[in-house]
Amino acid sequence: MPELPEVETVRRGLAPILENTRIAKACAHAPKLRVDIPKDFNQRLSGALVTRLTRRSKYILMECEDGLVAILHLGMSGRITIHTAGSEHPARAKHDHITLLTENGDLVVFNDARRFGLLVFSSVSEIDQHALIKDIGPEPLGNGFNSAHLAAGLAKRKSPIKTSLLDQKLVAGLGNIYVCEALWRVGIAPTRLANTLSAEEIEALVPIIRTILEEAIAAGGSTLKDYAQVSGELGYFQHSFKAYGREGEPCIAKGCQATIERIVQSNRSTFYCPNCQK
DNA sequence: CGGCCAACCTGTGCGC
DNA sequence: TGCGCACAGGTTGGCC
Repeated sequence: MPELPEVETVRRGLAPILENTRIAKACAHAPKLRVDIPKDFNQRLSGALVTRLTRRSKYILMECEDGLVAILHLGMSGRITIHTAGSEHPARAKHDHITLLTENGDLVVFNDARRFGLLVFSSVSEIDQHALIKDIGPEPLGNGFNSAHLAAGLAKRKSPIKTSLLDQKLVAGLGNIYVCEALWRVGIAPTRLANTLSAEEIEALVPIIRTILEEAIAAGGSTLKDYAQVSGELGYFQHSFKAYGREGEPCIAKGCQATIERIVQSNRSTFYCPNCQK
């Protein structure tokens, strides 16, 4: 789930709870996720004033007044749940690894069954040079992501376009689902080698990637409106994908009679329409 | 360096 | 009901 739109949805859900708010008590309950949680996690965040929540690619950055930045990644199975002040705060559940209790009495819980997520510290001044951040490509919704950048990046790649778009150095934030969706919508076969795409195809791909991500963020936003009334769980909203997960089902493109197929590329499933995507 | 694979973990769903 | 296997939205270290 957590590709750029889901991470952005989580960030937007957390922002009103955490920004300009002091953390009363921070607790890390697991020694490590993908990497070690800082030993001084509880000490450094308990009492800290959160000034901003931002996002870079699939990382959520929690900035504190003293310049500390907590870098959070949800991995494959990471979830954030908010239990607002006044609601019952449940006992810690299996795989609840990190909890933040705010001065207002809101409780933020990070749960990650597979522990592919991570939380590490950096600082405002060093964040851009942090090993996890520095090589990431442009944000797909920003000006740095354009057909010139994409064309230059694809020209030197001999791997399939599907695999190339998953490379975070080329463009930030795309994952398996939205790459499949973008290639379906633009009509490009996932197996095409990156350096064989025409200028026109690249030109078409850029706005399609943007649109798909923006639509997904909007869909997440629409579920955010009532998250507090429902479950408090952020980031796992219902989606109707056009290609992803639809193996054996009919392609829904107008006039297309073909069936969505699944192949494996670089050990990841790819879903595509063999008729629409050339 | 580019490209590919295995590995990191646990949970779920399916066929038998 | 239980067992074994395939597979899951991400990233990276190691190997050609």
